Amino acid sequence: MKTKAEITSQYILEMVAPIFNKNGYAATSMHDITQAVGLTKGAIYGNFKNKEALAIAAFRFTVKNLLKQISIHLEQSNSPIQKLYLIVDFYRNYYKYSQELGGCPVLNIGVDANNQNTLLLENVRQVIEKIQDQIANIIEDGIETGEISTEVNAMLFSKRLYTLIQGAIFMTYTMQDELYMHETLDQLKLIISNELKT
Amino acid sequence: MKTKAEITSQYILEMVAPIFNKNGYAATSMHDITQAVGLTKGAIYGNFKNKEALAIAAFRFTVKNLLKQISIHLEQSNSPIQKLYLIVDFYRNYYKYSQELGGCPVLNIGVDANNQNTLLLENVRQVIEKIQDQIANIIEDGIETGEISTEVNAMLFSKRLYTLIQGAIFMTYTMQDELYMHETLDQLKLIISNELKT
DNA sequence: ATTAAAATATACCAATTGGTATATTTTTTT
DNA sequence: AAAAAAATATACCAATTGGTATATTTTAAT
Repeated sequence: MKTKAEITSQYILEMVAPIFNKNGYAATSMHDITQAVGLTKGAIYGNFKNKEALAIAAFRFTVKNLLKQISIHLEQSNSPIQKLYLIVDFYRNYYKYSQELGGCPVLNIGVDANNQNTLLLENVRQVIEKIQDQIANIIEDGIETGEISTEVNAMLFSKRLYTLIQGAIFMTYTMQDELYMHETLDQLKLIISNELKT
Repeated sequence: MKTKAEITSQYILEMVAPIFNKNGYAATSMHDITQAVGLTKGAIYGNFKNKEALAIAAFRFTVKNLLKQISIHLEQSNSPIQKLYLIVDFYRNYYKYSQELGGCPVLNIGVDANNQNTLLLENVRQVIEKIQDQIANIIEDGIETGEISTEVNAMLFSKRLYTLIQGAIFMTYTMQDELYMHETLDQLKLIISNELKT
């Protein structure tokens, strides 16, 4: 059974994560947080050591859910190539989806934490590496099953793919125009079908 | 002849711009600024209305210099296609160059200002549109001179190109790994030679 | 050189910052 | 139900925040 503190901690993260994600670390005050959560500082500091620990926990919370969503989405197929298309498909709705999170956590916290918060930045890096590893694993599966050419460098392709998507996310959010995302994903589909086939 | 205030304003922007760019708006205090500039609040507020106006002026200052550098770099050729290659070439050294600016101003301020500072965000958008227009103009010149296929949608290609580059910048900075930039630029060269030729 | 004007420094302000010690309330265990 | 433990609220802290009124200094015009 979950303890009271666990439930409260979870609830705090739910309320706080989008705020940190939207405003950034420095622009989010502990007062903003108590207001959004509806609890006092006593409750917040009882559950989290300090602002930094809270921000890190909030980032991890958001990412955990995001990765879960992607994971569920990829269950629709067992074919590695199809899984890559499903990733592209997932990001079709990402602008809308990520707005509920307060924007893309990887982009927002990545830029925000750079030069500002080493621990937070380290967490962002780990997430990026994890995602890239997962995509690379899918590609390697495809190479093993013969679906994907042995000529393909899995990790390099994965990094290219993720770089493309992050560029699209930045442009889509900054210009508030989904064209950037859609065009990027259209290109990505072409790249997958042109460069991976055996 | 330049007035004292103009010289001082210029000097303040030189010292302040990298700080805002590195730390973001909220994480930069007026105290940070007076320290970096070596002047007191009286001097700062005598030359700039408030923190926001200073941040905007600093962003514009950085971007003005950046665009100038790109413009100079593109003078190396008159051929539109070659100019596109020169843009790619410019971004080969961008990681190093932009570190002196405190990072990429478009990326950093773009993400920082989103949901935080409407005026600052509007300035970022204008810069992005200006750059995209300039690239699109180069492509259209190429179409007119017959160097580039009439099938090419200049604006769309320009947006694709800039989206690719911004993605590379984000990944390069966040992962502190220039591989992302280099790989992206290599791809970009292929795209230019494959998709634009008549 | 004197004066007017412009630029900068100083000293201050109320409000907000992250954080804490302690009191109170709520849960859990017995 | 009573006692112990855990969780939350309250009231406070020193430090910092952006900004300003005014005094002083520096620059430019006469």
